[in-house]
Amino acid sequence: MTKRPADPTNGSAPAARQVPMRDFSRSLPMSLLRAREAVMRQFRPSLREHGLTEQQWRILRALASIEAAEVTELARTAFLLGPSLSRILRDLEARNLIERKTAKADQRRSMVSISKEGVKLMASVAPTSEAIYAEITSRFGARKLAELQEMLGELEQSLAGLGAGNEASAEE
Amino acid sequence: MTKRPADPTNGSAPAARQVPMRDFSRSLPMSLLRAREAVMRQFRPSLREHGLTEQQWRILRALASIEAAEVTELARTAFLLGPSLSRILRDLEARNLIERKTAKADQRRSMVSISKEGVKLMASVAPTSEAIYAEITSRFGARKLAELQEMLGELEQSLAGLGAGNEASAEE
DNA sequence: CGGAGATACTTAACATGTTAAGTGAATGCG
DNA sequence: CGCATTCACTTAACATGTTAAGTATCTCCG
Repeated sequence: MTKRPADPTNGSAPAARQVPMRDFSRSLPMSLLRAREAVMRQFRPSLREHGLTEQQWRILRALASIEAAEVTELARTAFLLGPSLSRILRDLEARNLIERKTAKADQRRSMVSISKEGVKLMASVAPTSEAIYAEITSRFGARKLAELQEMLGELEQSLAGLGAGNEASAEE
Repeated sequence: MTKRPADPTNGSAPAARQVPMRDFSRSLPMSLLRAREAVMRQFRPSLREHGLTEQQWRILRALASIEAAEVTELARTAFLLGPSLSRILRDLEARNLIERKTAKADQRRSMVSISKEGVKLMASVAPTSEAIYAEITSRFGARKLAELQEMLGELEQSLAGLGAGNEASAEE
């Protein structure tokens, strides 16, 4: 077992010496991926016991906090792409955890809300979930956690409107 | 439209008032997810133009830096689960971007290495990729970037060996 | 030597990520 | 009004994430 802790200086890696590139394992995307995985690993078992995936849980939480919402709004809140959300809502509806009804004013839109059962399920998961979050906060440090989230927000901000690319040129 | 900026006190939301929970959108997993997505959004178009997904690119980079590796080692380096890696290697091999040969000493293991074509493809992608990384570094700030990665690493460390749970008790 | 148990992968099955296309309902404009 | 556009979703298709099984090897101990 022993985990083998990343091995910094890597020693070897003789051939393929052309494109240096940052040590791959230290790239920003990898750092973010690993950090997130380390966090999620804590929550998944508990969610799983309640028959929920991470994304389903995100949707329930989002719905519990905004009462009812259109699909598009929900996608933005839960940070899911439309197609994923569409599938998940279909399943959650089949399990009676959410309810859906098309808006009268605009037949295209549908309002989604959490059901009584959904609320009940959330109530049964929330305590454990909160406890885990508290443990994480305690281990990492509340202050550092706040700082980290601050930086993550800034990173997001600094990249906003970059990938859009064709913001006002080339019409493809 | 108007975005509706999170709305702290949430005003409404009369029902479901039981479990407060942190404002969902500010949870650590969400912060990490959004930050990572903001970053990856920059790279995906370029990778896509070269017919590569994010994961395939991770594997090629990993292979380029370690010459040859067993599947398990590669999985650890590229931070992919075995099953994902298995599928991706099958595809990359079919595209002649990697090569595989079973180890003589242990028929179970197979050594994977990047092919000449693979190296060529990497060379064609790397410049753009590096340019994007440089732009991100410049926008966010090199120093802050280093700090952020430092914190992410610490977060990972502080959670290491927590999720393992049954470390030395309950045999399920 | 032989077979139980551990290893290193690979398959399978189901859920989501990601992009493109499809569908039905609103809108805008001539 | 008529119809091309735009909208809000949903489907489709392919790739990966995630957990559980399956397969061939290898190890080790009796």
